[in-house]
Amino acid sequence: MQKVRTRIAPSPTGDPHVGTAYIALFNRCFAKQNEGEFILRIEDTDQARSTAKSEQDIFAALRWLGVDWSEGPDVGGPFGPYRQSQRSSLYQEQIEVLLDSGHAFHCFCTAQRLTDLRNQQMADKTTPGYDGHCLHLSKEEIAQKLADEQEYVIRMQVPAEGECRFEDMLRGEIAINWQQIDMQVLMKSDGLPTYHFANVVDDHFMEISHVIRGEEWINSTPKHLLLYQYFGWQAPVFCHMPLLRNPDKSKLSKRKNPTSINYYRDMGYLPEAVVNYLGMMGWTMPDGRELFTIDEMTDNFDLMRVSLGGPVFDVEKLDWLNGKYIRERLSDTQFMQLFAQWAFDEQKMAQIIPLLKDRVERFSDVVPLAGFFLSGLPEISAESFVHKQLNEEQMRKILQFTLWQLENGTDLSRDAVEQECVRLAAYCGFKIRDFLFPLFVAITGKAVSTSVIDAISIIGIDVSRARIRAAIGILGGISKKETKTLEKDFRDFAQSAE
RNA sequence: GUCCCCUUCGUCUAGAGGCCUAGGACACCUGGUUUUCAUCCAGGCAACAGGGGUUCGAAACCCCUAGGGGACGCCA
Repeated sequence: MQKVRTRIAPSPTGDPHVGTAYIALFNRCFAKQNEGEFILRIEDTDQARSTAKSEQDIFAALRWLGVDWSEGPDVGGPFGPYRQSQRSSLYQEQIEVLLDSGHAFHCFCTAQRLTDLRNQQMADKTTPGYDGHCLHLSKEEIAQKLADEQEYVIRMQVPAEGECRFEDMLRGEIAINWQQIDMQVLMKSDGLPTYHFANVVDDHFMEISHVIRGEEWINSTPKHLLLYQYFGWQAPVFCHMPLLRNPDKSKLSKRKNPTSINYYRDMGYLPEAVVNYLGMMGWTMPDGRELFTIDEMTDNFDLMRVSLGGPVFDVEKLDWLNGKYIRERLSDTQFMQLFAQWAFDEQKMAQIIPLLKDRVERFSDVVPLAGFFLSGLPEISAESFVHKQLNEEQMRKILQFTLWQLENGTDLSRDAVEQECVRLAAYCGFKIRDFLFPLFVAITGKAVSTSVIDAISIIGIDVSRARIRAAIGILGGISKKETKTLEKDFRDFAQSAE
């Protein structure tokens, strides 16, 4: 029997996501349970959005949770490199194979033509997709266009009719009509492969036996299967997991729920509790135990026990579980050490101390002044926001604009945050001191405190976001209508900056 | 809009045709322990989406409807 090899293939384009950890956890349990390997591959074919920092954060976050891998960009392995940006020559070679066999073709269509086409199809209420415009270009025409250095992509051929049937480990047979499948771009005009292409090529050469991934991929599985067929390769077994959900059942998103693993770390959750919680999303121990370690999960794992309804990520239950871990699984000494590690992180303290030194007369002043650095959400109410110049609506706007601006920028240094706040204040027509007031209350819990700009920079985007959002809620929340107005206004601001 | 997936308490789930007057956990409520609170303990509330079949028997199998979600990018 073929050796079981599974993988997690995150793209390093943002915060380490709990959904990534969730899928990684199940892949790892399945592989280990079958005495196979679990590998990590970085899918960084999106040049514009991939960052080294994000990649590092993903490594750190998964390691923090104890979801480790036996092959990957950082640890190496026999099937490397494990970063797609370093495998370009392989994709070039493989695309030639498809070009030669006629399963792929050059497409010189402009972005504008494709946009018009899509709009037209939408208006006609037909399935949007490529119309095959470049399909019938002759060899000479193609050679001429290439010689002229016209921009092009390479697309895959797709059967015009019939349907693709495949077996999903959990869902049984799934049938999708080929007419639903677009002539997917395989190689982008920047010469890099798209996910669909790189993923199939890599899974093959890395000898991945089981692809366990989110259910969002079901509809593109036919494309992948078709590629395996074109290449004459054995396709892996597919298994589509349910998606983690927001409380309103939509796909988990940071607008509605904290999704960054860093948030849970920064809020003082234990990694054992977080990973345990993820393990009970769609899965239960055979004996019904709710508290289990990742090793216990691995030992008792059975992929077939996964239930398919999309589980709502319920922070309240996670809180309970985390409390249980703290109470039952931590000795006093461990508690002391872990808490100290969490609270007195040296890098963090080095930033905080200078802010405090000028303002304290005794050490006993420190906690009242700086306690907000360690608390989750400050204890504030509507009264905390009473202000002479600003009403609630204005404060909601300030908070929301600041949040959007913080999320836009990648730079959360104190100077960058300050600059953004000054610009926003000017745009909104507020004095900076008035502008900062709601931020002081939201972030530090008080109108008077150490620099709120430094605080945001130190606390980080994840916890800052949670606090700002909580504050907006206390201020009455933002209605759908208000959101629209604000979004428009914010776009104007963003444009004015350019 | 088209296609695909899903559907047991508010939430996470048990349930592989009779063991189901549907079990556990979170949340919530009540009571007990505790100088307060929390913990802990005891109890309570609360669900098979609807309709048709199949079957001696259906939460489980099939079909239809409804609801939810996802996909439809030179993002992954």
